[in-house]
Amino acid sequence: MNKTPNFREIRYNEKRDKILKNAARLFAKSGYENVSMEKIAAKLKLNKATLYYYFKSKDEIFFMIQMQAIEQANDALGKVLDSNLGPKEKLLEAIKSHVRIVTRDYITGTFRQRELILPRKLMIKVIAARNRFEENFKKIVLEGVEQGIFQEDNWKLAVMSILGALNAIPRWYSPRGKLSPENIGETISAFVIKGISID
Amino acid sequence: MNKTPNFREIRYNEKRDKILKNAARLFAKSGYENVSMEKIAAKLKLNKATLYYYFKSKDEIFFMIQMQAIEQANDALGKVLDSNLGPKEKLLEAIKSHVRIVTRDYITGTFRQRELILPRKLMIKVIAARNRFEENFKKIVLEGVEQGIFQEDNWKLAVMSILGALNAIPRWYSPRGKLSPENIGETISAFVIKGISID
Amino acid sequence: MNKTPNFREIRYNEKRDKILKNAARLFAKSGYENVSMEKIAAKLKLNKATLYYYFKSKDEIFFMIQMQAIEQANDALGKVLDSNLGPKEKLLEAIKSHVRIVTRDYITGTFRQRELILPRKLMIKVIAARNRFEENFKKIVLEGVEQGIFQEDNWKLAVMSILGALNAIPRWYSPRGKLSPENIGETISAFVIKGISID
Amino acid sequence: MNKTPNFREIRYNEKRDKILKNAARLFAKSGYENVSMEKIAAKLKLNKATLYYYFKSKDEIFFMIQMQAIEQANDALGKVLDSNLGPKEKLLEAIKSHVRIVTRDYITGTFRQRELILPRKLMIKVIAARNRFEENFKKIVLEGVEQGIFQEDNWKLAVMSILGALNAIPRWYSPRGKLSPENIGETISAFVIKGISID
DNA sequence: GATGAATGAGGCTTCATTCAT
DNA sequence: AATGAATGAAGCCTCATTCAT
Repeated sequence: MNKTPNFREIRYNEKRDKILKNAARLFAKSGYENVSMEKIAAKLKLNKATLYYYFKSKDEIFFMIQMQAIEQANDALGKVLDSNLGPKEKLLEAIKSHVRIVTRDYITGTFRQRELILPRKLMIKVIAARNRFEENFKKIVLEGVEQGIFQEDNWKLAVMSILGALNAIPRWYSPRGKLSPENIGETISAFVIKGISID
Repeated sequence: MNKTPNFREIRYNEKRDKILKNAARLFAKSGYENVSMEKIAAKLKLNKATLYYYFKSKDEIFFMIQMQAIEQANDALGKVLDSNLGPKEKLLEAIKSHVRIVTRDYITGTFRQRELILPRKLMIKVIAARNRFEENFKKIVLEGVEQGIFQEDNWKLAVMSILGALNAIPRWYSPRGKLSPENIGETISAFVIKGISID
Repeated sequence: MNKTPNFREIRYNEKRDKILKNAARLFAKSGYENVSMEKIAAKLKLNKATLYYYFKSKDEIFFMIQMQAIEQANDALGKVLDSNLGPKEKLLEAIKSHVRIVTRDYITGTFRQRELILPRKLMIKVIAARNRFEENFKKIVLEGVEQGIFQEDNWKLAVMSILGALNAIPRWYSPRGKLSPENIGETISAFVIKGISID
Repeated sequence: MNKTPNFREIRYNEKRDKILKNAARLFAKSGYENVSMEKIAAKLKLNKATLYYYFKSKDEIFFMIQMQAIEQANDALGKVLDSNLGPKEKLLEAIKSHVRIVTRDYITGTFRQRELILPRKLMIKVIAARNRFEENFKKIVLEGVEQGIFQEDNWKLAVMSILGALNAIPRWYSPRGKLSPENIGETISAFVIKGISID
């Protein structure tokens, strides 16, 4: 019934998001293990203990960050998948939208295999979400394969390579560089599509 | 006559290598911060303190691993670069040899940006070595560009993407999978070369 | 209204002082290097880690102890210096007050050259404070020299010897001995003043 | 019978002495606990383990250093005590010879209460030797007291103060300073004798 | 809602010492 | 006579987490 969240809840959720975003930035810069709860709290001018009012544990914070990022990627991918575009256009859009996500500072560095650290239960969820993402990405390429547009041989390996290239972007990308995320996405798409197309 | 000192030195170096290889495997599996000196020692059935007879610190162990891996890659790349092959063949060989290195279990996981952890002095060396590697890789592609074989536009971005794809291999590669490092290298080469060639 | 935060601060400072006093006693008895954080914590029935809530490091604890002791001595000396007494009376008072400080159990053993251990930055501060103390002590004697009451020759060496004798007191002093700090101070003063006076 | 030590023994003893002297210098500079066996060995270009060929333990090294220093002081004092000099001259000589010992670099820092560290058995010996020294020193002053030359009141406290002053010399003495050990001894003697004499 | 205080666990490192050679 | 290799013990410190207020 009570669908409109009350003031308290809104405030609470806003604060949670704020914590997540800041923690994400720190994790991205220094790595999960090198960011203490103390540091996160300091960045937010909060007391360390306060973080535990909003999150059960450091793990949970990390988990949330991972999930948010993957889900954003998934959502974007879902829209592309549901569109009427042809395989090449879909792939272009998928790559562009993923580059956009991956170059956001508070997400940078998230798409690595760091979920290892998490307690099994959470880890499974992260992996599941990431697999969903990869499956969707594969679907796009598969459509192209089935329509005789993309090469059939080892197309899965192609997908893994594409994702590898995209997830590596944060390692060299700089928001102050010459290339915008838009440019990057388009350029990589061009290479990729040429690389896997028939002809 | 004087065989003993030599013998000693050999033994010493063998042990050092053994420690490095084992530590590398552990780091690859769990991440630097999640592998304690205790664990490394346990794996080698050594006392924790013994590790400090062979290495000054945990940092130094990590540094050595990084450097060894990068230098191996550099050596392999150097040979390709010096060969008489044409650009496409060189790129093929470069990719194949890098895949070979990157799929070795005790190197797995090394080509990430984990050097952040290191004390500045060591970090600089690692970064320098990695830059040397990337420069050499770029040279190969540049030759192709200059000979009108590879596309000129954004060829550096292409190189970064190739390296991203290659360094991501350890994340999904399994020695028990269908694809051998050889296969993987050849397949990726094919995509890549098609993707960046003119025509 | 706002009494609580003040209360908290008081509590905090009291605890800090309590830790310092206890640590000082231990250091005095066994020497800095032979007192572990564990031992300090045990004496206070605290967890080792709690010490780090109040102090950044063992160094800092030692530094604080040193500084407190020297500053107390400096304060006492300052009052003497500012008084209207003649040189002999000033010297008497200076010695008496320093003996009083030096015979306190929780200060015992502090006026040695143990600041060597400290990180340079802290060491400099301790040395500066101690120099200030010595300079003030010298001023007292110098006044006497200038008024033709104390001998001029090597008066600085005389001061170093006096301080040497005073700072050595903790090595043989026992609160259960026949001599009170008061007695000791007066007696040493008598010797000293006779020793350095003209006539 | 075999009183002339053979070559082996001579060599052995020379090396022992060399180790002691070097260790003493290091201890004097940095304090017992801050000098590792490693460091001592390094200074002598020996292997750490070799030290254990010459000494049972680090404790023993320290013990020997302490004993040597105290015994040297005792020997010098003994000669003064046995001489035909009057009390004032004896005290002068005693002080001068002690200053000479105390300003030797490899002894510096030895006459502090650092014997605390030693195992009880060794500690007792050091304390006994030092007590012997102090007793002899007291005898000199006592002679003066009995002959009506030095003040009777609290003469023991006077002795402790003198020793305090003398043992503190290493804390401020520099071989490159203006005052030679000879000067220092004479000057302090003058103050002291004036201070404790009757008249 | 928020936080000061406290703690158990664990990590890196140093060190005196031993022992086989 | 000397040393390379190894180790147990201990030390300093950090951290995620808890809990009373």
